[in-house]
Amino acid sequence: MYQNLLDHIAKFISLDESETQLLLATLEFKIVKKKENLLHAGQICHHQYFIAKGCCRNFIINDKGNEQTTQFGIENWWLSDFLSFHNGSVSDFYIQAVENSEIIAIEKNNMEILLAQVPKLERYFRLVLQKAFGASQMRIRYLYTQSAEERYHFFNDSFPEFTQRIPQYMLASYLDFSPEFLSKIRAGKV
Amino acid sequence: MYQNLLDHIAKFISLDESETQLLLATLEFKIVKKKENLLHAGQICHHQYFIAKGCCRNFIINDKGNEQTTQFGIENWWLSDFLSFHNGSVSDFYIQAVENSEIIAIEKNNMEILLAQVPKLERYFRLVLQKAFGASQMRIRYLYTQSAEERYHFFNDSFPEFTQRIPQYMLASYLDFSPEFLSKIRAGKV
DNA sequence: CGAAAATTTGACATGACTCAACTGGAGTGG
DNA sequence: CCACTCCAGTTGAGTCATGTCAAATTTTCG
Repeated sequence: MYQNLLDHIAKFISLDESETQLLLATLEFKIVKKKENLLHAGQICHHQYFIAKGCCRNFIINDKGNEQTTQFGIENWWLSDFLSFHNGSVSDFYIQAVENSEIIAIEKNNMEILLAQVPKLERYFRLVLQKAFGASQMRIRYLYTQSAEERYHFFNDSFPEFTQRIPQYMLASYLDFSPEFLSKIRAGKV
Repeated sequence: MYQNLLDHIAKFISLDESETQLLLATLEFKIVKKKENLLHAGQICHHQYFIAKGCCRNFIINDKGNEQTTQFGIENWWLSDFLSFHNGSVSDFYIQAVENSEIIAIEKNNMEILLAQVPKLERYFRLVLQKAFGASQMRIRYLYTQSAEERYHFFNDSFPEFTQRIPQYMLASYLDFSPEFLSKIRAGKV
């Protein structure tokens, strides 16, 4: 149940038996169905979510009432609204299952207690965030320098299997253009 | 010289005298002149840079040969190419002083040694990254939902003093539109 | 003071959006 | 298991936000 996470942690630090037990006692396992929300806009985000299996996304509802996907997560990624989590502010984000998924959640207060007991885990989370923030810098870089069509082809070439897993309208909003436009790119009509 | 950073760290964790000494022995102090680079595209980013005084930015050179600012940092912010730093890949970014600045740099290998000696600092860096990543999520969110004009007014209202400190062409590229367009927004001609 | 850099302005061009209509496929209930 | 619905995807026409380019003007700084 928690093995994927333990494996992921083991890539960065090693925990002994008692540390692992403390960790496991803190985690919550959750099965979520496709379209089910882990976080709803208007709530405070109290958790970080590790995707053990499946696929989830962050999105907001924009002024026109459309869903705007800002982030995808698949196996071995952490998703959260880190600003809301960090300072307890109300979130504008939804976190939603794109597929039926298995989630490992950690609650903020429990996480703090755990980190006090097992300080090594600070390192794990630091390294995970360092990598995620680096990826976010690249993401912004590509949003800035590529045209809509280039972004599609780049994404498609980089994650060919993933493109198959998600509906086009989610991908279009993630790549920051309209679903109609994605349809035209695919048809070669642009 | 290092006081700003010590104050910043003290907001998150407390260090005793010997820990502080180990930290100070690891840091490098740097004065950089306006336009001087801390990192040059094509290099590997071996440092994280804390801005003690002044203002710096990350930028890349795009296909058309124009500078594209992807991030600003002022007092009490850390700048780096975190992906290059994390996995030793070659960076596409420049990190450059926008004003004459005072920088505290920490080198990756030395940082690892320090973190082994003073594990508490893992927590400091984790919290800094958590906040930075949260800010990055908001940034992406606004890039997605606001028009060019809205982005300008929002930025201006959020950081009125800061707008005065930086040239318009840098702000335009940061907000992802052309300098001419920024000029027209300011003139009310749009 | 002079040269180089930054900003402004206007004319024109275009990438991507909107809207509306149509098509196709997946899920559901009778 | 068929028929119906509904949601996702497609297509085309028209529009608009923002870009490009070039020239004029202002500011900065050595």
